[in-house]
Amino acid sequence: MARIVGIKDVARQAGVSVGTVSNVINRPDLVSEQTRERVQAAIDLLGFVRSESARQLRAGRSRIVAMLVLDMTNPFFVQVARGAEREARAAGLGVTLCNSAEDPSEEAEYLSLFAEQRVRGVLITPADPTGANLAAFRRRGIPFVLVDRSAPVGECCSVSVDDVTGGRLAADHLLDQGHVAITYVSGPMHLAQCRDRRTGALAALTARGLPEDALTHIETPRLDVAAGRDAGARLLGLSRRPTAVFCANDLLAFGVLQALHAARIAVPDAVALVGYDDIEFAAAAAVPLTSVRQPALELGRTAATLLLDETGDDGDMHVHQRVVLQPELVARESTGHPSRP
Amino acid sequence: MARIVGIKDVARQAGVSVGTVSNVINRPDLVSEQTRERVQAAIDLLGFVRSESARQLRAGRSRIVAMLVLDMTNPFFVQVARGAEREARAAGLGVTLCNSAEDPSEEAEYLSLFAEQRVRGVLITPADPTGANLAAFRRRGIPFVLVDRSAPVGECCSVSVDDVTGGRLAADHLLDQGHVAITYVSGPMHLAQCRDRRTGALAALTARGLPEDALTHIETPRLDVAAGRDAGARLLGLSRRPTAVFCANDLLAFGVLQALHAARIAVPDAVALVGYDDIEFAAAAAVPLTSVRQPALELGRTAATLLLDETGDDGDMHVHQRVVLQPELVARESTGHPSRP
DNA sequence: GATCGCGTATGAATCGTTTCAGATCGGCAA
DNA sequence: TTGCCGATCTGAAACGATTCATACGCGATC
Repeated sequence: MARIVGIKDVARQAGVSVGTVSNVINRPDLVSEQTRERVQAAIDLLGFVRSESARQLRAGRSRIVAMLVLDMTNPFFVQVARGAEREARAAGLGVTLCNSAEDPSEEAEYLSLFAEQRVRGVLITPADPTGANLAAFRRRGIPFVLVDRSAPVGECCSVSVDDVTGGRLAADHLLDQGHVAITYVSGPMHLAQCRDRRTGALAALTARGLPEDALTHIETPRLDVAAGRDAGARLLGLSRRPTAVFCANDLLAFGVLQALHAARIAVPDAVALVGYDDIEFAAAAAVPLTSVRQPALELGRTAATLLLDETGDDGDMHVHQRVVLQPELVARESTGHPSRP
Repeated sequence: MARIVGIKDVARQAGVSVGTVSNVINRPDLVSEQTRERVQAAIDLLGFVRSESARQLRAGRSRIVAMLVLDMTNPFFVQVARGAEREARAAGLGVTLCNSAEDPSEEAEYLSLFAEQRVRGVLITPADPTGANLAAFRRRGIPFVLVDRSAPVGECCSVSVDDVTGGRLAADHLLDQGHVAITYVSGPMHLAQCRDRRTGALAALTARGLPEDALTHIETPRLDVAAGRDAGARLLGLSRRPTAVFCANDLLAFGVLQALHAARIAVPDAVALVGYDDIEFAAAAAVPLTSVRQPALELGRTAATLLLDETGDDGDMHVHQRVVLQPELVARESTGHPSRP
């Protein structure tokens, strides 16, 4: 007996041709009601499930968009992915979420996987500092949208949040509390996010006539909690311990917070702390964390919309766009503010 | 000009047959070195990328396993997924992570999607209380493994953590602190996790001669932070406010913690709190959270291993297994213990 | 009565691989 | 010389759906 039932089996069972079965499935209005019912009965009886790979082969492209993020364990990216998924699924497309883990070679591997799958498009937060991965991918002819990163106009679409402004918001907030020096704990500086946030912080300092070296800098190899703990330890070892710390994301801030806590250093009394992303857990942190909120859902939603426009039926009309969203500071106890959950 | 290059174009360019090109790609040892180089050159020149859907069509099944979890925004499940992915990728398979969001109809939709994709297998934490979704899926003949849920022996593989023990650990810990009554904040009771953890807690109480009604119960519709906040508000409205609270997961506990904090109720002095899962953020919570740790990575890893065994070349030798891992209590400040990050 | 149009149904061609039975060829043994 | 072998390569037949030109009835129209 035939292990898996195909459209042919259904056709035989219903006493019609394969073309008719296909029509019942895809354009039921072309088929008489009587036939439609008979075919449907055969489908149910045999438990027929159409083969997606056969459809794709015929169609030449798949109905999924791929999303490649820097860190799947960071709730911020999960939120971005949710926004994108919601939008894509509304348009009848699926989304697969993949994790480059900030590793350019993982990124390259995933990108060639996407090419083999003939995905409809890619949403990507690039991990490769050289841009070589994306340059190679561009030749594949698959549209992609840069997420949380801005692109040179005309090359491709991008949606980002204004990281310079975000950095400035964070620093301004700390300076408003009377601090005159800030330590910036960043992830790898080849990530544009980390660079831009520093630029913004620096601008805030110099705008108030403070010297550039009022901003000290600790760079970590990764943007996660463990790296934050290490950075916290390094902070404690500095000859002049900072009174204000700005972290490039909330995960780092959590790590720093844990290190400070372990050393019995009070936050915010001895050290004020600002994070970035305002993930859901920021409000529940050991000391509720002041953070720069990014509109994560909207980031994902917008990215998906741009991709859909480019890959849609009237995609030839598409013009690459560069969308920049604005961040917002949420003050909480880690900088001496009354808590706001 | 041909938009996308196929194996035929490569064959023409290299002056060989399509079969040879295929051999160069899949069984290079069957091809002379000279030919291999010529074909490789043609591949590089034309930028050929093989079509995954065509391969799949021919092979009859795909090389990906699907994972369907209750809540993608819960770091616990992300961790489980990472464990599974690591294992699957080592075996040359891809993993797609999908989110049923505890919604049975979403679950059903994803399952039929998986059937259409002819995925190699499915790792699932079921959301459907009736089991109808899985029963229907079983007919598709695609192997699946239950994750974080145990199955009747022989029906399918399952990997779970002993939730009864987990519930007992949590309750025992609270009772050890001198509490004589506990409130259990659970998600939907149709989830086995929530039921079993309650059973364990109850067992701990009765083992000490406490009456069954020493365990009060608040049920929430979802296992997330927002539901936890609501539960916290309900806690505060109780005529006799509990002194010990056990939450079915850390997200709920965070929500409860926020509600208590907003009402200026001290944890652990006025209320002791235990969570479940021990996600990374538990240690960084407003008050570092005592929690029942589940071996999340191993859960995912083991589930993937079982699936690989069932779908592997010698899959006919496969015997369904029921693996049960053991949880572990991690005491922190939310129950009056010195912090352990 | 021939023609046209419309609603339906047909089935062959097609998508891009993989696979496999067979062709080719040089060399080696009988 | 003939037959056989192994190494290498070929080309056609799947895989399972979609699509499209075509055919078939059948009533309406001229």
